[in-house]
Amino acid sequence: MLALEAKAHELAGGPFNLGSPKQLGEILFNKLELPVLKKTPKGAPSTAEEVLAELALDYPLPAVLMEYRSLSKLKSTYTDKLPGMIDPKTGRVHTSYHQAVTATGRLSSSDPNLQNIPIRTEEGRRIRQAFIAAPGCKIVAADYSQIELRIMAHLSQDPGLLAAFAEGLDVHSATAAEVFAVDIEQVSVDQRRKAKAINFGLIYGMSAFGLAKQLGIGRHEAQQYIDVYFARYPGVADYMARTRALAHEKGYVETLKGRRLYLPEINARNRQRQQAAERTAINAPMQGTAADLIKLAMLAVDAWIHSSGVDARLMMQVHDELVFEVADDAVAGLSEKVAALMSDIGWLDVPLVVEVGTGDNWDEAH
DNA sequence: AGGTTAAGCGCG
DNA sequence: AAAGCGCGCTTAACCT
Repeated sequence: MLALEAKAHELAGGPFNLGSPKQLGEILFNKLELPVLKKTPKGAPSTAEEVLAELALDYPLPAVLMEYRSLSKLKSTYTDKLPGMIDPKTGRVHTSYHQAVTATGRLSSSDPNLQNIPIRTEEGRRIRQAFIAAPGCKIVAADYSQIELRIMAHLSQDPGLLAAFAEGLDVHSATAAEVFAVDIEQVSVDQRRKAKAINFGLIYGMSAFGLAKQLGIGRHEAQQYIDVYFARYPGVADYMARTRALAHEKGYVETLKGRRLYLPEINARNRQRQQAAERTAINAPMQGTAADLIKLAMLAVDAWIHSSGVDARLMMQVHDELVFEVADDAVAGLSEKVAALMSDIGWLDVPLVVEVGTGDNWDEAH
């Protein structure tokens, strides 16, 4: 990190505090005269990762800043902090879970937040590797595969999507095959990447503009993808329209188990606020149903652990994942039983697939 | 000294 | 003009 800081100072033509938005903006946009690609809500030139990535194509400093940022995030939030949060009585870090915080019914986690431990980068995974099991035990992680898309299939009752899951297909590949009109075996890496962005975008209520930005393509092309998607999966198109209409009519949306989210701005005069409420209306039933489902799974798993007397403890919940500490000789039995209990929270018209992994640490268990 | 806001970024 | 949902944490900058 020191070397990166020195490199940044050299490229900037003088020392500055890399963590200071004010100083950084001064150097990037005044001194070096890099183009302002995006502004913050308050009007200052944005130095967000997405902007730096774009600028890095033409200038040397942004790439250095990006690497420095990612490393300092890991150091300040996890590497420096977590060891100091070990409880001297237990020798472990203990999070607090909050059951009545989120709008959708998810849990949240704080002090420390153990629901955002790094996993996406190699350096980040080294932090996850520090979460280890007691001697004689293993970590077992069980996560639902594509839970929100499965819920979308159930709620929309779209025949194509239901069939894709019933047949056990890779859903992003199946989507790509439909949208790009190719055999599923012929789907390219790039087509699958695009289909994945479409699928996630649908869950979030994303527009053609957002999809275009995400994929780095034109707005018209993005709109074509969406049009073709809805033509191939008309049940999904209907479901989205019905959900919006119901939200406007009732002023709330519900999960499959009846958890409500009220949307006070769904009929706001301000079009922007109204559209934001519509995106929430699309997302909340899917995110919230997933939350309902894993909570029921947690109850079932807890009941079994206590009634069976198995040497295992449920340690963490990360939205679609349960993490256990399990005695070595109980790992096989617990893995099988947990997968069954989680899969059998079955009120969906699609199979629930659970992926279970084991290891000496949390990273290995994935 | 201590609290709040803005920007940014870690995760699902 | 905005344009992708849900969280919590850190630092800098600003405020009382």
